[in-house]
Amino acid sequence: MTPDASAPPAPPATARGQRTRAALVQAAAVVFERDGFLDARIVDIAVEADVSTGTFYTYFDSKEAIFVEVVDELIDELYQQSHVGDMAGPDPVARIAAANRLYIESFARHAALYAVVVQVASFNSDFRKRRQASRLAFVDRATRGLRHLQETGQADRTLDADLTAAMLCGMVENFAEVRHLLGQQFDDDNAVAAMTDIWARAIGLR
Amino acid sequence: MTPDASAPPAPPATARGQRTRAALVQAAAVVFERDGFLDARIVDIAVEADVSTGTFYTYFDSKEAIFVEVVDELIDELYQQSHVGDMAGPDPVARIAAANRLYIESFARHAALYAVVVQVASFNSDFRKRRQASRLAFVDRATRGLRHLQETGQADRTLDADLTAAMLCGMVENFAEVRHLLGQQFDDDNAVAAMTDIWARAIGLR
Amino acid sequence: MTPDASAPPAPPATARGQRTRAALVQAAAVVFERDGFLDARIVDIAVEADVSTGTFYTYFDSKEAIFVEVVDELIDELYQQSHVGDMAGPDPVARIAAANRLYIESFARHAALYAVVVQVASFNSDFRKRRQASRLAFVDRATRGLRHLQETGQADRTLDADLTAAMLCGMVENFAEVRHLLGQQFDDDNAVAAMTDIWARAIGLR
Amino acid sequence: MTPDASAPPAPPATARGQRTRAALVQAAAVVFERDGFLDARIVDIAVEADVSTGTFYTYFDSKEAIFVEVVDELIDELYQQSHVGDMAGPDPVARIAAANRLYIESFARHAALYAVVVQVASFNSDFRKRRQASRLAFVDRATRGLRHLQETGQADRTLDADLTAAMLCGMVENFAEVRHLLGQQFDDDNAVAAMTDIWARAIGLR
DNA sequence: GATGAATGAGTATTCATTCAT
DNA sequence: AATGAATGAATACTCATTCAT
Repeated sequence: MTPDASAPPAPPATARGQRTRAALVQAAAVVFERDGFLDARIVDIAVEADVSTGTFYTYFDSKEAIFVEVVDELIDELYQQSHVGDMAGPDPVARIAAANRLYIESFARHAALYAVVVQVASFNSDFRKRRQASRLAFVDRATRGLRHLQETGQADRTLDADLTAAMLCGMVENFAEVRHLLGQQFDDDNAVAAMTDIWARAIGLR
Repeated sequence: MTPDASAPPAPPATARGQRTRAALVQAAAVVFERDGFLDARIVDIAVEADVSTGTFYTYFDSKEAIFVEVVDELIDELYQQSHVGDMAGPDPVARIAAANRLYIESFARHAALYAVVVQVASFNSDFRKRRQASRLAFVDRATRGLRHLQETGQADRTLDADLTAAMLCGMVENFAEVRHLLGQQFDDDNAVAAMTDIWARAIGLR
Repeated sequence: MTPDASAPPAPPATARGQRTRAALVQAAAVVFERDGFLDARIVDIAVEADVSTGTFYTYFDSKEAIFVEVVDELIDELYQQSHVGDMAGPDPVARIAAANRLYIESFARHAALYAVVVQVASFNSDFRKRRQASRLAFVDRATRGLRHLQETGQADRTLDADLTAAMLCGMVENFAEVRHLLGQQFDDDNAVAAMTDIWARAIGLR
Repeated sequence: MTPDASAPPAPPATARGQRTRAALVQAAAVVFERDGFLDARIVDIAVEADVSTGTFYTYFDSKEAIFVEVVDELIDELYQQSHVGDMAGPDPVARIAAANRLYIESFARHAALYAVVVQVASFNSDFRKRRQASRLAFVDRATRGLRHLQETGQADRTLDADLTAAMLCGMVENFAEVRHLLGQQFDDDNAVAAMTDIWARAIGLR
């Protein structure tokens, strides 16, 4: 009946508690984005949320614990924002181009925070797994798209859809990282055109 | 006339000093690979090199300073080891496949240390630049290869060689990182085949 | 809007904090007096105040920062204690003698700590300025006294009051330092008589 | 027959050794004057003398040991340079003025190094004694001068020559220190005039 | 005598976390 | 729930001194 000594803090029971917790997550995003994970201090997050440091531990066990929530929100947004809907029309090349553009634009918006995810993944295996899981969601979506084109005879049926999607997604992901995390200058329109062209040729479109 | 107050330590004047310095660099590689950058302590490096901590500072100003040397050796090896020589024959597809295989094999051998480079690049802009410079060397080599194929009529002359090479290199690099840093399981033979196929189609080989 | 990154710690918000801070200043005076500035360690001050070393940094940025407070208290006391009030009567010579005696007695009481001020002033220009400012307060007081005697026709009106006061104060200060910091033996009664005699003759009393 | 384990190094037997030793003392003066005692490092002195650090210990046991020599040279120079010779003529006031002027000018020339003496005296009792001994030499000279004036009926015979000389010398010394170590601005001509006037009045000249 | 590499003791400082109020 | 004061472990770096060559 006694709870685990190391159990995470219970979710807030009151509306006031919920507000404080949300303020902390929001503040953490600001601080992590500004300072990175290593330089972010608990007290900075507390100050940004306008609460005392003690209050932080009412809701989170550690810096990692609050970072999980920040990252989950980020990953979710990235995934949602890069979804190609019906607006893009039926043309496969146009849809691929739109997907690439959306991904890169979304990545650009969240680059500062994504850099922190990369940082934490570099020394914390939990976040490495989390990052990998997030990647797979993109690859799965691309795989489904590719299979659909294969089934409808638009893409080369001899291709290994899993591997091909993984490779092409990796190309796009790598571009986004080099562009926005390493800071290499590119003309984004040309870049999207080039990666889309490669993608289309690779899957034998038409 | 007075040298910089913060000038790096002078290179060793004696053979004994040169041996000690080399032992430190060697030891640092072992410790960084084992513990990562953040968890590596100066004293660990000194112990591994069988010298006192004070001796470390006879040759290096900081952990970053010795890491530079470790990284430069690593980057150089990666570049050299992934060079496709004459042994690969004249067939472009075979040469591309060989290049990809060599790169991935070399990456695999140095993955643990390369992970540390990624880690440090995530919070240190000097190493970010260094990492980016190393990437560009690969892309340049690929660009030269592609231009050659274009000039000899084997590859599509309408392609932007710079952008295309950047994208395809990014694909390979991303694969290597996902495979060896994030730990996703792949069958390497199939993977090399898939990325080579994409590469060949993308540049319109034949 | 963000405060200085290197802003000094905020003053304590609670009574408990105020008690702790005051205990640290008190402990610092003891330790500085006992060990001098250079040999005083933060941990000694913390132990003397019965708190952990971390707590020291809750209230002060450095050994210098807490020394400022110790010195300011000391300087204030020295100045207050050497003030000649109405008790000394109206006779100028008696008043000068009283002032000199009070100064030297007060200096004697605080000699150990004053020695530390001299020490710190010898390598820290901030404290050098602070020491000099404290001196000027004494000289100013003496200058006002001398001017008053000049205006009432008791002292030679042709004297440069500023310079003369500076010189005579310097004589007294030097005596106190030689006596209590360098340790030369003097009969204090004779010494006070001698310096008072010089002072009186110098300003042409009567 | 075996020498004391802690005996100071023997004086150099060869001319080469004498040159090296002298170069070290000369270099030490430069470094102490530039950096102060605390910030002066043995290696700095060795570099300035153009020898290796090991060589330093061929001639001196410690930083203090070499500082002794630097200080002794300094004190000697100060004393010699402030000697009033026959050039000053027979007039007592003129001779006192000349002595004060010479002292202050000499002090000004050596102020930077003298500041280091004060610094070291603040934490090392050996140098405190040395400093005090140097002071006494000046006071003795002044005492002899005063006694001579008393014996020739030029100065008040009722004065305690020792005490009076100590006080007046202290006044001059204090002025020099405030002027050149604490950095207070003075017009030196007026200052010398003022202190000479005080001196003359104090001993009842004429 | 000279060299310069090697030594290693010694301490300020940070900050995640706890806990009394 | 909130506060904010208190804790204390953990580590980089300096430099006087030694000593093998």
